[in-house]
Amino acid sequence: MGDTSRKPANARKAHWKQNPDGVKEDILRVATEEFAAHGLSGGRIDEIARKTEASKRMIYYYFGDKDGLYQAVLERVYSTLRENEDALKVGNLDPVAALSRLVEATFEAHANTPLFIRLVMIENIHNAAYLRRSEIIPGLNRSIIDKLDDVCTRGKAAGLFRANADPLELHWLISSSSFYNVSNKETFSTSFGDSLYTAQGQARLKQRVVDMILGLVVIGYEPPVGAAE
Amino acid sequence: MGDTSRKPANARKAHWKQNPDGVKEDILRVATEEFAAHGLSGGRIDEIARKTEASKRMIYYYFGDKDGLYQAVLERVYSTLRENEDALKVGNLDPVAALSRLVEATFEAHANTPLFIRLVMIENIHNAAYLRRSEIIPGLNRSIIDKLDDVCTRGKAAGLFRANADPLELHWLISSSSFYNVSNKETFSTSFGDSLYTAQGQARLKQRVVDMILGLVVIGYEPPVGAAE
DNA sequence: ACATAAATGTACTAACTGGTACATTTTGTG
DNA sequence: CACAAAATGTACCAGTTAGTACATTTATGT
Repeated sequence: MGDTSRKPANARKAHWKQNPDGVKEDILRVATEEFAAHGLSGGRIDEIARKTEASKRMIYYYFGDKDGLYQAVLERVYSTLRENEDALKVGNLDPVAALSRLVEATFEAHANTPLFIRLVMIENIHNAAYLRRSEIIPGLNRSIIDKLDDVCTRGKAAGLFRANADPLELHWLISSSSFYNVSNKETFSTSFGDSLYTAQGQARLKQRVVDMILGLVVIGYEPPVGAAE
Repeated sequence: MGDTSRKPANARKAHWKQNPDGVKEDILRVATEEFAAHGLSGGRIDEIARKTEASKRMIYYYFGDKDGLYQAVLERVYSTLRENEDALKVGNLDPVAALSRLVEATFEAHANTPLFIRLVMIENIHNAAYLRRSEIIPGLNRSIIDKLDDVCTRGKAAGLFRANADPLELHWLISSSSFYNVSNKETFSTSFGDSLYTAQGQARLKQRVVDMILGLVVIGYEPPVGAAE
């Protein structure tokens, strides 16, 4: 343990500065990737320890056990997603444009957060046991429903939307396609080719989902005639 | 072993009759439940051995290793599903009724095969690595596309369907809602309540999906006015 | 019947993996 | 500065789990 004459390879931790929040965040970042890639049972604590700046010891120090770490990862990604949803503003658009925008934004948001999608898939495999146990998550996803509710109210008041348009149903319908688009990409491509997963294919699919939702909600909606196909 | 004076508790295997196919099938049945419940990494060979009539020894004898067993499970459920799809006949219905029936049947088929859904979810977590490796699965899912293609052709010929209706896109759109309905039931219910997962909720959702698809494809389609809601 | 192959039972092991014991360093406080 | 508390490093362990070695029983072809 005396003075090492040779160059200290691990110089960055020669004399370390404590930074609990940074350590926690770094662990969560690595753990998110690990669990998203391999699931809860497939994720390896040793692997997370290897990839993080911290050590295995610190994982247990801050998160207790593997389940605790997974739960923290889950709550973190859900919270991040809420922030993204909150950032979307469509109150200034007319109802049809607002709904169209909400669908597009949801479709794109899912496509841009594959780690979140994978964690939700994994959580569903566990029958949402950890999500249910969470104290911060219930009521977290209120924002998107409120937005849809506002748009529906305005659309109905303007005589543009069908009377049976329901915010929760709409959210489910929009989410289903947006989620499946990411979650089942690999099996779908394997079975049916990847023509829907090229850039053009994705653009077409997004437009189809918009057309479907608007066709369901907007009275007399006529989808735009697709350009060259 | 000599004559046991006491009642043979394990009478069924006192002198066993060989039945390789039955043994294989029994192992696959148990393994399907195990992997569907806990995933590939979470599934336990010892647990499968415990629940099957056969033994751990036989699992390795017939399937080589854990991956081989998982692969066999996957191919088996995909094959079973193909048979179900083949059984559905809509050639005698007019295009609109046929499409409507295909959507309903797909929605119901997904709802009735939760084990299959879970295995596909798990396979997607593995980036479809085992599905890709399979020699029997590619081209297996041709049947449903052919049916949609036939319906689209007939619908367009009759001037009822839009010209840009595409069988593969339609299959994707129909599957997305049908799959998500099962795959994400737990997380969705946890976040937004289970009103969409009551019997009435499910019936409404199915009707909405039908309306969406028909609205997208059928020229001038008007959804039926919902009853008391 | 007899030889050979297929099918099965039992007991075991080597490696992996989540988790911990114990010592040490840093930081905050009076 | 002394002392407690928070944060971290190192080495280790006990339980689990996929997989196997070896012996045995049943079926099959001639």
